[in-house]
Amino acid sequence: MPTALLSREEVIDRLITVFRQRGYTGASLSDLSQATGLGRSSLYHYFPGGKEEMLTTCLERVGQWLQENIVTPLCGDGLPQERLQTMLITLDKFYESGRKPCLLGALVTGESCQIFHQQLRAAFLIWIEALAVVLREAGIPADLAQERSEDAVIRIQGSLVIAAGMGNPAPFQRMLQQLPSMLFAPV
Amino acid sequence: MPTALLSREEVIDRLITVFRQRGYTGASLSDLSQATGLGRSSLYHYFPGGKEEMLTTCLERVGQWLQENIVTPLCGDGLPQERLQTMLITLDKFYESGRKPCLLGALVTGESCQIFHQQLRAAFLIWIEALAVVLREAGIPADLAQERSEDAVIRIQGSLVIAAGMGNPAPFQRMLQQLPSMLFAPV
DNA sequence: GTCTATATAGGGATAGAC
DNA sequence: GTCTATCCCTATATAGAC
Repeated sequence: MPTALLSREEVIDRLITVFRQRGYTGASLSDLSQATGLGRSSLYHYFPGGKEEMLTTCLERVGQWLQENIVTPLCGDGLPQERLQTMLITLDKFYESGRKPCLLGALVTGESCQIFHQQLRAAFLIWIEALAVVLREAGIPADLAQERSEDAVIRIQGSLVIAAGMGNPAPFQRMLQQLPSMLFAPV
Repeated sequence: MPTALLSREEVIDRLITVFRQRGYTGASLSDLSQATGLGRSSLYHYFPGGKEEMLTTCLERVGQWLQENIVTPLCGDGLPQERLQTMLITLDKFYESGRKPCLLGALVTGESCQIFHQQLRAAFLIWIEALAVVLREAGIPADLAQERSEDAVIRIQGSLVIAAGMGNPAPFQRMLQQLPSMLFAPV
């Protein structure tokens, strides 16, 4: 954004912050405007498709983030256990140890689930598959690796739900600690 | 409601259907009116506090439902394994094998998380504790029983998130199948 | 109790000046 | 690119007739 107050990336990051906290319906243009410091007209200048295009763009960015911060490290070099550990540290930071919600989780309710179905599904698939790669490389049979990877994402999302609902981040933190032994358990 | 078209209980059940699918912000009075067949004025007649009172009432009903359909069976007679099985069958039916969302999960996003915090927290606590009772009676140490019970609810919620996000109920069904062995696993 | 009508606010979105 | 002003719609909520 030319004014150089905020880069386009940072604007999108701030939009994400609003959407993950309030969901699609719950995020008003006023919220979005306030969070970015951009007036309504400016928002429409950058996102002519309005709120829907804003969230679509946010989800594209999330896909990119997943690729860089989850997929690439998981599929990189090093011991499988170490690669997983890297992901857990990234998640712990990103979700602020269970105090911040997940954008994907915030969108599975209501109309957003249908509108953004493709992108939601794609994001979950990419995440699960990246985990499955690591597990297979650790010698776990493909079908079991698939199940465990899906389970891991289930637990991450579920613990964020419980942490938010209970007003206590502990369940998320405990889950993170237990993930390695659960994923790499002897067959 | 006197007209005898719908009992108060059935009205509340229909409100719940809307709230669990759309969330608090996403559920409009038009939606609520249409789902119940009651005009706006009638809704306000029964729930003078408006939408907030409607959802509060729905959450009270959920608490009651939990007590009757989860807590009581879990704390009743019979083998622990059989009691758990009863709950799983109830859940499978209630969530339509992963095709229908959970009201609690739909409320952890946005303002509803704060407004209804007390009731959300209470519902999760009751659920977890009921499971812990069964596990302790099955001879599992109290602290481990607590962890596993929390894990079970985490997995239920998480699998509903993934099922909705992927447009595929299979993760929920698989999770239900695996819950017994996970909960009653040897210490 | 339920209806029609309406008050009032906020939503998303756009137009046009600058 | 950003501003002010505004359009139109829907939202929640209420008033008062029936």
